Order: sequence, then C-alpha cells, then structure tokens
Amino acid sequence: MKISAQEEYGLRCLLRVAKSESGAASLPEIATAEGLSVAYVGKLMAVLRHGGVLDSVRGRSGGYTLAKPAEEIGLGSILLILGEPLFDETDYCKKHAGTEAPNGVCTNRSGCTLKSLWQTLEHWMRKTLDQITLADLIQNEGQLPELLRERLAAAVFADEPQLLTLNVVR
Amino acid sequence: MKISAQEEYGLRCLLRVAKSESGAASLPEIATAEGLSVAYVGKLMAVLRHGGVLDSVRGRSGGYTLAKPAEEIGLGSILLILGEPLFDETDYCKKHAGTEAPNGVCTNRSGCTLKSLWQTLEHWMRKTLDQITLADLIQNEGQLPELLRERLAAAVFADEPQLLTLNVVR
DNA sequence: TAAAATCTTGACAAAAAAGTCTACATTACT
DNA sequence: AGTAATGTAGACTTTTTTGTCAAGATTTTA
Repeated sequence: MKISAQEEYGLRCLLRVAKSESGAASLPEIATAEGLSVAYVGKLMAVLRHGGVLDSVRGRSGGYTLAKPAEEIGLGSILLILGEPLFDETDYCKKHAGTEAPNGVCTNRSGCTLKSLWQTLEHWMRKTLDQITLADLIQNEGQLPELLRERLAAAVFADEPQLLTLNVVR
Repeated sequence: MKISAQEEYGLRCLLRVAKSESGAASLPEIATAEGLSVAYVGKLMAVLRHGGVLDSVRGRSGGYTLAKPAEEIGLGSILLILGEPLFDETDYCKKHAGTEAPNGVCTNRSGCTLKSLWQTLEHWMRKTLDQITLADLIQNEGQLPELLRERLAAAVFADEPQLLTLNVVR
C-alpha cells in the first residue's frame, strides 16, 4: 500500500513543470531540480505525456508544458496515470478466486469481503484526491492537511447528506 | 499505491484463521482454501506471527490461532505488519531530498508539499482502517461499504467537531 | 520408539519494478 | 549546412518483491 517510485517522482516532476514560469521546463532542468537522472525523468515524462497531462516540444528550446490549466488537473487522475489503483476490478476475481469459486462465479466469501473493502477505500480516496488539483498543491502548500481534510469531509457527505444529522446526534 | 501481494494474501489467510471454528487452522487447510501453496502460506503466517497477531502450535494437531480476540484486531495494524505505510517518515526526506536541500534541512518545496500530502492521507486512512476489526470483516460482510463510510466520517470529525457546523452551512 | 503431521528457517529462483544506456528525431541558432 | 540542445523509444541492467525448495524441529498417535 505504499506509493510507488513512479507515482512519487512522476508527481514531483509534474509539479516542477507546473511551477515553471519561464515557458517550457526542460529535462535537464527538472532532473537537476529533483536530483534525478535525465534519462529517468525522460521516462517519467513519457508516461505523463501519454497520459495526456503534458505537452512536449522537441528541439533546441523545447521542453514540457501542462496540457491543461493546473486548476483542472486533479491528483487522483494523475496518480492513475502514474500507477495502479488500490483496487482493480478487471483482474481481481481472476487472481484471487481461491478454491471456493470453482464455477467461475465469485463465491469466495473472504475474497469478496476484501474486494468490497478495497473498492470502498479506493472510492473515497480517489474522490478526495481528485478534489485537490495541481494548483492547490502549489498555492496552498502550508494548509494542505486542512485542505485535504476538508475535501475528504465534503466527499464523505456529498452523496447522502442525511448522514450529517446522523452524525450530529452522536 | 496498489495493495501488495503480501498484504492481500496475508489478510486473507488471517481471515481464514479467524473464521476457523474447529480449533487451530493448519497450513494445508488455509492453503487449500485460498488456492495458494503451503510453502507460501507458511511464509505469510511467519510474518503475521512475528507481528504478534497469531499464535502457532507445532506438531501433529498443530496450527494457528489468533493471539487476541478478533474484535481487538484492527485492519490498520494488520496492514502495517504485512506491508509498508503510504508515508514512512524515517527515510522519506533522505530519499527524496533533491538538490534544493543541500544543507540537510529539508528546503525542498515540492518535496515537502508531497510529504505533508502523503502524511495526511496516511493519517486518515490508517485511522479509518483501525476502526474496522477482523470481527467486522466476518460479521458485517454485506454492509462493509456503509461501515467503512461511517467510520471514515467518524474519523474525519473526531478531532475537531466544529468542522461539522462548517459543513452544515454549505 | 517410530511414524506421520505439523510448523520454522534460510537459501534459492522467478517475476516485476526501477533505473540506465544507446541510437535517433526534431528544432534553434550561427 | 552544421552544430548544439533538446525530446523519443526500446533494449538492457539492477534491485526489489514474490514465490519455492529443502532441511530441520516439534508434537501426537500407534
């Protein structure tokens, strides 16, 4: 459940591009700033570009720019480009069926317990992360914990506000 | 940010032990039920035993039992035994310092932005997960999404209830 | 005591992730 | 046109994670 190297460094490099004021950010520029090799940053940028969050320009004064305004790039979607979600519907049941599910239908009790656990956890986390944008990361550096908490609260109560009164009663 | 094999399978095997009604659960028993090799389950159980959530008995009618009642074993702590947290204070700044922190003090702006992001995310997630026990996983199988959401809401509002009114106003 | 069933441990093998290297394509500047 | 600075792509190497194997220790049962 830890954050992969690609997620950590990819996000950092993307932040560098977002912060870059003088036009496009170049590979050597980003690599130096983050203390990574140029080759590795090149690989990370390729992932982000294919994911659609970055545009690139080749040639002498080339480099990378954001494909959309920083205000429109949510953290959740960035992390999905760079790595895998907590729970991946597509191959979960195939990989973890166990012997209680011989008929193809997922009858594995403990398996499906965990499936719905991961699924729910993934849902709240992604929802919360997507409400924090690259712009937030740059502007609200100091208040990030408070911001995250606020967005988390908003996400939890967004769907069914009646939970609110339920919570007040306690 | 995905769940590691050790976390997934370790938790499953632990659930098997918790569900086992006829005394201790044996390696072959668990391995068969989960569709894993006996050797691999043996390794996973060793991790859980060293982590203090399992007791083992050797010999002919041996096997594994929970070291504590299932009601007292929180998911967050189990997952910390089986894998790494989202954010690990100890080596984070050392690994990700970049070139803006040459003096040892962490002056890396984007680095520390992410640090507080991961730290906060880890905080809520762990807090929420620790309020769900092995017993919950067994008893409340069907209502797990609702349960998780409820516990998440409780965790978010536990420290500072004034956020509640703030949210009502919206 | 012997045999069978179990857990324990550390070395090993296989697979996946992280990171590097090389050759090349594109653009700007002179 | 030539050169230097940039991004691109795929093969490769290294490291970490996953999973297996083999030898041994413990307990029960006959």
